[in-house]
Amino acid sequence: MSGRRQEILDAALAVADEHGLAAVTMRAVAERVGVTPMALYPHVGDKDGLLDGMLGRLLGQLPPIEGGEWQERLGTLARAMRTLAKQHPGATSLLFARPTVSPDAVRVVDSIYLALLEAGVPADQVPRLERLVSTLILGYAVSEASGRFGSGTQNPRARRGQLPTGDLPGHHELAETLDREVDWDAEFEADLVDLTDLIRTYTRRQGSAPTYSH
Amino acid sequence: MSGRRQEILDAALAVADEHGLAAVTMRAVAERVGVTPMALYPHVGDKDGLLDGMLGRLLGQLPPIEGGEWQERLGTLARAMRTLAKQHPGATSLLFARPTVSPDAVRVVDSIYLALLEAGVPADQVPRLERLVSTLILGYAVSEASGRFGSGTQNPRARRGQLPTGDLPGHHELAETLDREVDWDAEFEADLVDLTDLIRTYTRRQGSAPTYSH
DNA sequence: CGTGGTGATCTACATTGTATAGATCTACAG
DNA sequence: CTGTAGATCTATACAATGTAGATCACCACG
Repeated sequence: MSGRRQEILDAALAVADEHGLAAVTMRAVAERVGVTPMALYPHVGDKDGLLDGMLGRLLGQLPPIEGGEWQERLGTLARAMRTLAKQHPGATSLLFARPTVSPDAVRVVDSIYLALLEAGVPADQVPRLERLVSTLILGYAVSEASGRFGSGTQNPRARRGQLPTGDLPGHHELAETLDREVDWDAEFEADLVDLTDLIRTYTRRQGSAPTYSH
Repeated sequence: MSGRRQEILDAALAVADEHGLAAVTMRAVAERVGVTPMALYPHVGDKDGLLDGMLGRLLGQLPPIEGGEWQERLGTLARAMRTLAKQHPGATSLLFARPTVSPDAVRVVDSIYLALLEAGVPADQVPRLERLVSTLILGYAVSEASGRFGSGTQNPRARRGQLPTGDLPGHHELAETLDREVDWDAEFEADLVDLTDLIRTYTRRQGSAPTYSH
């Protein structure tokens, strides 16, 4: 059943890829499917259902990650997510917009659980570290996709020009570094290394949780 | 000038807080200000301008962070951001939705730069670690605000029920841990500890101002 | 031949953002 | 006081959107 549903969701993703998320209207998606707008409703519920479905379909495109050490699996997953975000930037921005509990999302969470367990992280730290890891990976992907890192739209010099130099001592101190252009692939890899190092921190403290104060 | 603009943006934030971001319509905001919808346009440009303005106003409410060690300043900033996200969950979800380069946002970035520099992070690593830190903090705040962590809406048991148990070995292994309810404040503090530990990894103990060549 | 029932369609409507044009207020020069 | 320029708000209108409600086309099975 519901090969039609996937057809609809793929059409919606295509519209988002080509003309941006704002162009994803019931009418536009319907026209792409070759059908009347009202015909979508039995399959996706309503507009929000359509967006949720798009997100689910997106996560469903993550390849299954298996084999190899846990670091490798985590890295593969993270890179796949980032690639997906690059392919579907519009849909990616939905990731932080609504709570998604699709089966595919749960499967991804589970694979991160497994990686952390295999790394030797004590069970009571695994859920937290999963949220930390996924938040960072998704946040990075969305930031790139949504332009939050401001890669193309505005160069650092212009950004600095927005405020008097005296108010931005950090930017001033880092002037030369900030003027270099960023190798985003390398940055992502470096972040992954930091992440795995962070995880490895927990591999020796079997069973005992660190004490937090707040 | 433009005390009116701030009045409009505050009205928009109030509408978002009370009835959700979707309820932020030109008409609703205008009515709250006591004015006609079209009267907003000279002040905010258009709807997107209104949303950007809301985000700017939000970040502008971050208290200035000064004094103390860099860890303390980072922690204060992160907690303030999280508190703000709790107060304005609707507007918070805008953080990853559009590229914001408001003066207030740049000021926040600068204060993180300063903290990292003071921590002794080499200059060529500072921008990357700033993005890592801010992505994690904002991502966490938005995840809580948008319900991505699924705290209230669906308990872990129900989530696990979505797929056959055999397909979720990680969830199965962590069953008891997952059934406990999460102390989000403590989790956030633990993440901050992990973050500062990660930053300390890059600390230069020789303490001399490095000279960069490239 | 019906006879369901599963989809798609057609029409209609309230709500949204906003273009356009006109009205009203403020401040000051004569 | 009078008039005038500029800024600000209002009134009206319109196209686009999501979606309710009723109707209709098909198609397997008795």
